[in-house]
Amino acid sequence: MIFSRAAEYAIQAMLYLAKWHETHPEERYLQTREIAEAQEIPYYFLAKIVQDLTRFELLTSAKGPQGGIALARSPEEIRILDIIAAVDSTQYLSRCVIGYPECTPETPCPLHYDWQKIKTQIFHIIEHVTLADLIKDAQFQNGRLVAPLTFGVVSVELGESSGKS
Amino acid sequence: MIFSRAAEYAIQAMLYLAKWHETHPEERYLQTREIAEAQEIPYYFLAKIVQDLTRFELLTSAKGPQGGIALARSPEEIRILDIIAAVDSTQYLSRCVIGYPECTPETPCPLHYDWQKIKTQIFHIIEHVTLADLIKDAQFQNGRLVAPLTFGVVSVELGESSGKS
DNA sequence: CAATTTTCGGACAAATTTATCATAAACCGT
DNA sequence: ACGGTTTATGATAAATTTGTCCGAAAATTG
Repeated sequence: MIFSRAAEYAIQAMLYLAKWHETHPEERYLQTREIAEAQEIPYYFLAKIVQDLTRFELLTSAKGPQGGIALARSPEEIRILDIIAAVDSTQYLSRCVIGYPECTPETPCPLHYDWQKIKTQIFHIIEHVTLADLIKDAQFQNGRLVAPLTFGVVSVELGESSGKS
Repeated sequence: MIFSRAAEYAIQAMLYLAKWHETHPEERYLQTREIAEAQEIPYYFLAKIVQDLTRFELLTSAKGPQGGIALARSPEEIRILDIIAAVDSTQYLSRCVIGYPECTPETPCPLHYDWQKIKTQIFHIIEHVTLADLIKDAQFQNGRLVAPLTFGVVSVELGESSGKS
């Protein structure tokens, strides 16, 4: 588990909003409650997370009827990193894998260089991938976004065959 | 933070033991207290972790004077994965990054394929890297193992120059 | 203006992880 | 056999994360 629950929920909600906005360009706000129910996220917990996201100006909110929340910027301008930074602290990317307090390039822990590669890749993803990238071609299924099956081992034609993972 | 504190401490302690055993082949047991103090790990917490490690037969222990703990197998035969498995659950490698309960190759979350690569690499490391690999050429410094500076950007000759990270 | 709907904020509760303690059990040297 | 030393165990406490609740505050509608 790399991200906290809060971060996972935040990303889920932001994805939901982005995709919904794409298909309902006329409607401005979506209610937190609807997102929570669609994604089976505990409502009150999500409400708290949403507050963080608005404080960090990733969301705008409006009270009252027809109110709700909406992306504060376009999906192209919201990166995973922005979301993580709002709800988690991103210090796990600087923290030593095995917890050495002085794990630096000068006094690296034995796993330092191997792990550096991993961290670099993780950082690359969360820094570059935007909501727009993620909702592209993805579709809702049971309230959650499912990626197009055009990358993996098996693409299209998923009949009775193929094992599960 | 990928691993739990407990897992970090466990790896630290196992590394310490392995290296110490290498340089003191005559002495059988090392005391938990000594490891805790050398690595600044809360003693009682480490003692708990050590119990898990002995239950999983990664360590053997002996009570009484001249007692303590020792590796149950040679460092070549102890992988990071073994240590993690003893103190954490390794389910975070199967868990979806953004927490979708149904994130499978058939209904992958939008980050699934990108993250798959990361997970594969993490698994590859913890599955293949052994204590023997890690202590090789590493040396103690303030009670902690420091890797040889022969990989990184800067090797040897680290005078007044070079920035920190 | 009143009623309704929604977010906001603080306080609280539950669960998990991290850390501490006290005591028992095992061992060793004498 | 005894006293000291060390791990083993179970109980407990503190800290953090996760989840819940309620009473506002703000906005819309009639």
